[in-house]
Formats: sequence, C-alpha cells, structure tokens
Amino acid sequence: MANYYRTNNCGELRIENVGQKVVLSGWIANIRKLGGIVFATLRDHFGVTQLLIENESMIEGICKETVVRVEGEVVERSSKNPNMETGDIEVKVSAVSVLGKCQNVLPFEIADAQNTKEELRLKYRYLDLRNQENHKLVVYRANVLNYVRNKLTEMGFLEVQTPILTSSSPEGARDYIVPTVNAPSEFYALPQAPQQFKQLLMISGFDKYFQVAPCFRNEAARADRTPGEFYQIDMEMSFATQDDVFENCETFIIGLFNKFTTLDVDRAPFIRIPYKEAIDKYCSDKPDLRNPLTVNDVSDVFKDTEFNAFKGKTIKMIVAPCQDKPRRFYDDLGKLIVSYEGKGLAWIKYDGAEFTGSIAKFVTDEQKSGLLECGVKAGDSLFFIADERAMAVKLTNVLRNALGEQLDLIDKNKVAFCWICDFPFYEENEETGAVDFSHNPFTMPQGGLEALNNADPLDIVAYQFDLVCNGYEILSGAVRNHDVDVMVKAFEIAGYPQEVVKEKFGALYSAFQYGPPPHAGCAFGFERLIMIMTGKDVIRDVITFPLNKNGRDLLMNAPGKIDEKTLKELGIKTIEE
RNA sequence: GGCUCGGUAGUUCAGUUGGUUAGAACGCCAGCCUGUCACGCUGGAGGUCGUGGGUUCGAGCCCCAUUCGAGUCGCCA
Repeated sequence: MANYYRTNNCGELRIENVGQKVVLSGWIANIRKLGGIVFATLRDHFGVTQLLIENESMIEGICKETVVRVEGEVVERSSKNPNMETGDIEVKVSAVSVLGKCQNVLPFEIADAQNTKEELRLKYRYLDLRNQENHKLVVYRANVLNYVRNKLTEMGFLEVQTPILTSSSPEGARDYIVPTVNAPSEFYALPQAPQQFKQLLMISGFDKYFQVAPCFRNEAARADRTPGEFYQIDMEMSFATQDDVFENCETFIIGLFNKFTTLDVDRAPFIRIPYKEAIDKYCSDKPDLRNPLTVNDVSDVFKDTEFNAFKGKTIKMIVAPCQDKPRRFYDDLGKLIVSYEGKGLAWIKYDGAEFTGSIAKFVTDEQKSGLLECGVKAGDSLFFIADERAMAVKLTNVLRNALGEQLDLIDKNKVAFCWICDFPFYEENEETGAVDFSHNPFTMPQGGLEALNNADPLDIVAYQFDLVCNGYEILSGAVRNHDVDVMVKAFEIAGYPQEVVKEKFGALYSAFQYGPPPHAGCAFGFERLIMIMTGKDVIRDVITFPLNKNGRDLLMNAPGKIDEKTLKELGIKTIEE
C-alpha cells in the first residue's frame, strides 16, 4: 500500500522520472519568490529537490523549516543546476499541506550552522543536525560503526556486552558514581573501560572478544577529548603476543581508512618506536610522523657554555628551513613557548658560513662545529629550548608541532601511523618519590618475575603500547599479565600488599588461580578515529548529542538537581554552600 | 583549580582616545519582480552592549567582582 506522505524521497528523482506524479514530504529549506512564480527547495534525510510553485498563494504563511507534504509532477527544468544531484528536474506542485509548523525566525540559519557559536548549536542540536554537513557526519559514523562490527566479526572477534553498572576501580580516572535504592549510601561506578571484564572473558575461554564499549571518565575535556562518555572499540585476544595484536590492528585500521577516506594511508607493518626513542627523537609519545622535523639533544655541545640561559640545562634543538621568515615569525614562536610557561626560545640562523641572530654571539666556534655535526644546512634556522629536562621535552614538542604547522611541512593528505611500544612499567611519583604504575597495572612487565625481582623498577619496560595516527593517540593496548605471582610482586613494588590486591582486584586475583590463558588486547578511541577520518579538529562534531566542555548537556539540561525525597531514599545528603 | 581569548540585533561580527541617535552583513516583515538556485530591487521592524558594582559631567569602551562559553595546563591507569 502506498505511503500517504511520499512516493519518493527528496534525493532520488532524476531526469528519467519526468512525467511522474509524485508526493514528497520534507522541510522547506529555502524559498525564492520571483513574482508569480516561486521556487522552493524541499529537504529530507536523503537530499534536496526543487519545487516549482506557480501560484504564490499555495505557500502563503509557510516559512523556512516548515514540514510540508506536496503533490505534483516531475518536470524537466528549463534552467538546470549541475551543482544539485536532482538539478535536472523539479516538482511542479499542485497541492501543499503543512505537517509541522515552524517559527519564522530560527535560532540560526540551518545552512550556516557550522559558523554558529557552539553553545547555540548544542542547545538546538536537532536544528544543527538538519544542516546537511552535520547530518552526514551522523550517517558516516553509523556506516563506520557498521563496518567495524562486520569486519571484526569477520576477523573472528565475538562482540560481548559487559556491565555498565559496576564497581569503582581504584586506579586511573575519576569515576562517575551511581546511587541505588537497593543499597542506600552505596554506589555503583560506571566503567572507565571494560578492562577487567574482558580479561575475565579470556579466562572464561572466549578466544577473541570485541565490544563497541561505552566508557565513562569523570575528567576535563579537550578539543580531542570529550568529557563524560565516549566509545572504545575494545578488543582482547587469547593466546596472542604483542605481534599478533599489531597485525590484527594493522589489518583492521588500514581497511577502515581505505574504505572511508581517500587519504594516502601508511602500509603495514607500521613503524615501531620504543617510548624512550620517541621522547629522544620527537619529544613526544605521540609524534605526528607527517612532520619531518626531529629533535637533537645538544646539552653536551653546550656543557661548558657561559650563556646563562643555557647553563646546566637540558638543551633541545630543532633545525628547520625557515630563513626567509620575518623576525615576527621567531618572536611569535617565542611567545608561544612562553605561553606554555617556557622561559623563551633561542634561535640562530646559518647561511652556509656564518651564524647570525638572537643568541649567535654566545655561541663559541667549538660549539658551532658541534651544531654543524647535527646536519645543519645553509638556509636553516636552529631553535633551542633550554630548561629542566621534563619541561624542555614538553616545550620542544610544542615547538616541533608549531614549526611543522607553520612551515607547512605536514602533508594533510597522508595518514601516518606508528606504534609506540616498551612504555616504562613504573614511574617515580614526583611528590613522594615512591614507585607508581606508569600505565596499566595489569600489563606484563618485560622479563616477567625475574625482572621484577632483580631489576631497578624504573628500568623495567612493559608490553604496553599505543598506536599513534597523525599525532593523535588512537589506541592503547598491552600484553596482560596473567600470572598471579607476577601480579602480587608487581603490586608489591608499587606499595600494595597482597591483601590489598585481593580486596581491590578480587575477581582477577581469584580468576588467575584457575587457569588463565596468556592474552593481550587493546582499544581504539572511536570518536577520535572518526574525527581524524573526517578531518575535524573538534571531537564534539562527531558526537550526535555531545556534552559541552564542562560536561553539561545544554539541550537536556543535565546534570540537574534531585528532589529531597529521592535523595533520602538513596541515603545521600547534599552540602549546602 | 591556573592561564589565555571571548560574550554587542534572531545569527555572524565591527565599534577609533571615554563624547550627538550603537553600525554592517545575513535572517525576519512589507512591497515589486515568471527561471531562481547565496535570486534581485525598494522600504521597515528589531539592542537591558552577559550580570552586579565602581570611576567619570558622560561608559559598549576604563577599574573591581561575578557568570557563561571556547582553547590550554593540571588531569585523562
């Protein structure tokens, strides 16, 4: 039986449909009155079709974004529009009825939504999503999600859903907590990741697991990090080594980019960079490898310097071809460094014979020849960051990214991947000097129990890795520890006695007693992937109903207050300020 | 929590050294217009300059406080 509202959608009519009587429904996207004749465009999920209205009174009182049903006949246009998919035809309207009224002044113009303040877009997100570009992002995400599920299933992974209401985990980000009337004053926590559940699944004998898993972290937002909730493509494999995880992920991610982008994607196997080397070479554990610049440590070259700003400091140098840049270019970079709480940026230029510029007079001949050994060419400028080690690394990373961007050294058409591996297992707590886990306490330390017993904890590296894409961390993963003795020893070094491990990680501790298989896994940040694939630089653009940076839902007005009666049932007292 | 930037018409923004009636574009309303597609032309309406104090003869502009938003640092195993 024919649908009352439409015989066709607004994106499908073509020249071969000319002569057909059709019914269309959708939103009036635009109205152009030419006097006696009116052109309107009708938009729905599928596309846009032009309406020809020969009697202006037919659309009297109808404004943009009104939902209408029109009857009419498909006719060939006398003036075609090659920019429109349906641009060869139009529908000559014989009847119009209003299905959904609309106010004549909109909060913002739908066509111009992307240039509107984000706050307003989020408050009226349902209008924002009528914008065709924004609308397509939701569809794109759905298509990617569908591909991910099919591809991983095809690769032998089984999608298993794990609990949302679960227990608080003592490590990592702050939790979202959920009260319950069944246990007043006690709380569930929302999972930061299904980490322990997926490991338990391996112990249950499932071989390869995945889940498009909702994850909740009660932390602050960034442009590439949404507050509150996000999704991970979470994976785990039994009887798998680090290489097995790498191989599976490379197959998966290359397939994904090739299917959904036209970008020039790196081939497998991806470059592997040990963490320490990444810090030395790029001053970052997520280097954008599209940027060809690398970092030289020239602390030794300047070890006897009389230049106060360099004395006793870690000195990092980046050499970049930018001598034609005006003085202001250097000053602005210096300001950038200062804005990150650096003391400043020193630089000199080399023309093939002489060094000139900001600090040239402080550089001795011996130091100059030391610098030339770093591959400095005529026309290069040399930038120096001198600071305490950790700060120098941080600032040099900022500098490398800024130089890459501003000197246009980054090929935006490329997708550059690298594995950062061999992360340190432990790190020194800056405040207490004690040994802490640096990443995931469930990771297998390289060298196993023997390393834990004999090596300096700070020298131990783990089978812990990230996959970096164009400077974004898109995946984190590890070979898990599945040996209860290693688990106990690893926690002991970090200051947790065995009783605490039993109490806090009871499920895993217990499960490890009953035949745990060796296993390894990882998780991709789903939204961040979509963001990179679509070339967006704000992650909220690829989330259908995003929270703002303060974790507020401007559309639904959450979070909000709860009435006294409910609070009492839950055993919660609020603090009056 | 710190730092930076911002809040002016429905929207996006401009607004000089503190000085007459706060402007533009788009949108909206009215009129004209029969091939537009960012239609065009003419006219019109529309403002608590985020909020509260202060300085001043006089504040959109200067000062203080506050609030909201974005970016960033901390944070994100």
